[in-house]
Amino acid sequence: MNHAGSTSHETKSGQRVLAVYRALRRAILEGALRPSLKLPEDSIGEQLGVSRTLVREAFGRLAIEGLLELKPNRGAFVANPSLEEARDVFEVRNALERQVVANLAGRLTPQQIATLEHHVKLENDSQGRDGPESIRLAGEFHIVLAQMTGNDLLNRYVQEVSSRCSLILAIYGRPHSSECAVSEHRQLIEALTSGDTVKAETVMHHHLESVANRALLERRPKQDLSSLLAPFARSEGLTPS
Amino acid sequence: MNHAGSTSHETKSGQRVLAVYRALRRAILEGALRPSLKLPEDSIGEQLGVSRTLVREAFGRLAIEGLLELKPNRGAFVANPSLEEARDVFEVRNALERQVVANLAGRLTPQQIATLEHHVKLENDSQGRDGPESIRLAGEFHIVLAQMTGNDLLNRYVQEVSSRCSLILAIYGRPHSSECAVSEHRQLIEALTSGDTVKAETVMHHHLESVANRALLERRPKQDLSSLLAPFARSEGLTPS
DNA sequence: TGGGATTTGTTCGTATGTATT
DNA sequence: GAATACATACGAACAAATCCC
Repeated sequence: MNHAGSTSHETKSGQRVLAVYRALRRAILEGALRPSLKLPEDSIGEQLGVSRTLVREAFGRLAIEGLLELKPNRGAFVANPSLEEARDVFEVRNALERQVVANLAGRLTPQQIATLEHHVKLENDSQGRDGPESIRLAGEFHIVLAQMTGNDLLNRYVQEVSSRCSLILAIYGRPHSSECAVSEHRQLIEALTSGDTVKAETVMHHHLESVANRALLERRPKQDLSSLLAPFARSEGLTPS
Repeated sequence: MNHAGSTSHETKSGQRVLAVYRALRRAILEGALRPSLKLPEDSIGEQLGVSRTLVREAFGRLAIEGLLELKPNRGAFVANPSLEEARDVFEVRNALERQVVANLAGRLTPQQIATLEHHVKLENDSQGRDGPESIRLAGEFHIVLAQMTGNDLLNRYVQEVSSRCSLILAIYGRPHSSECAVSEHRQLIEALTSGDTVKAETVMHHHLESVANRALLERRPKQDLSSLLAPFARSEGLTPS
């Protein structure tokens, strides 16, 4: 009936936008689509086998999450957050996750504790081999925590800032910068289980601070030649992409 | 050229989605569109002189902000947050604004202090006459504070939760529930100016707590006749609007 | 500077899915 | 339970703006 048979199974209507959104999200967070890269609606839609309408809608969500930058009449570009924006994101993340632990301290069920400990074990196992798996798990830990609060809004915000942080780490972080994270996660579980709210908040704060420091201080930006060169190009009358 | 000349001045293209978004946002927050009211894309678009595409896009943003609920294949409805959701919102708001004051304490410029004091004066003046003006100003105070941090993400989140809180107050709050807010705002400015971070955080916490309490504890839901009557109407074979 | 090509912004028609009688 | 009616989801074509040569 139609020419683009790429959609398998004739999925239930209304889910395809989400599929596009998730595909792009993964592609960005895993670095397949590099920062500042332009994403034309047409080619993306063609690539994914959907029309521009859906691509545009997915773009909207990704822009709100800060993974894409939408310039009016110019198109969509993969976000390339500055160092200052990166610091802002970590500041907000800190505020949100502080609330998460305040909410959870002393209230974790045995089942939840088991879930968290299982997750940390997975982190530990994947630590040896580098690659995105380890980074993904380290980030997921925080998302699992947020989900356990049962506060949907808090959960959504944490998920958003986590996405942004992943992108930031992809830009500014070094390949395997999650080495000590596992032990810090263990400390956090212990503090939460003991019910000491203040200690849990402190541990979380230090943990996020160290993550931010590893990402933002130890390394200079990698692979942002474009933004580095932009001022020079402009002063020469050139127009950087 | 077209039949619906409602858009004045032939506004620059690309801004019309924002116009739709803002119009609906105001209409909801000012109570013109009551909670649980259904908003068909078609009639809204007709009313505003735009096509369903733009309406749909605006709906998406409003849904993300929690002002609209988008039920798949059912349509868009003005959000009608439950008491539990309301508490969740206030919890997140507390976490965010705590960060705002932590960011601002002792760092306000004289000009910023003047701006804040001017704002409080406006609040005080409008306090006598009831009406939405007073409520709007009280909410704006917090938004102004967030803007002063210079943290765009924090600013956006505070704006979002403020919107949600406005809706919650419209549902659960009593008409002029912002009476003591002015003095609390004055205390906050003083604490911020003195540079005592802990005290500023404490004041903000108490302030938000009292706002939440005034909204969520002292009153039962008002003006949700529609949802109250819905079961009865349905059992009588009627279709509530 | 100007014109053509490309891309976005928008509209509208059709198909599909859900609720109702 | 089937058919009707309605509303959304989607996609293709049109119009406008931008970019590039």
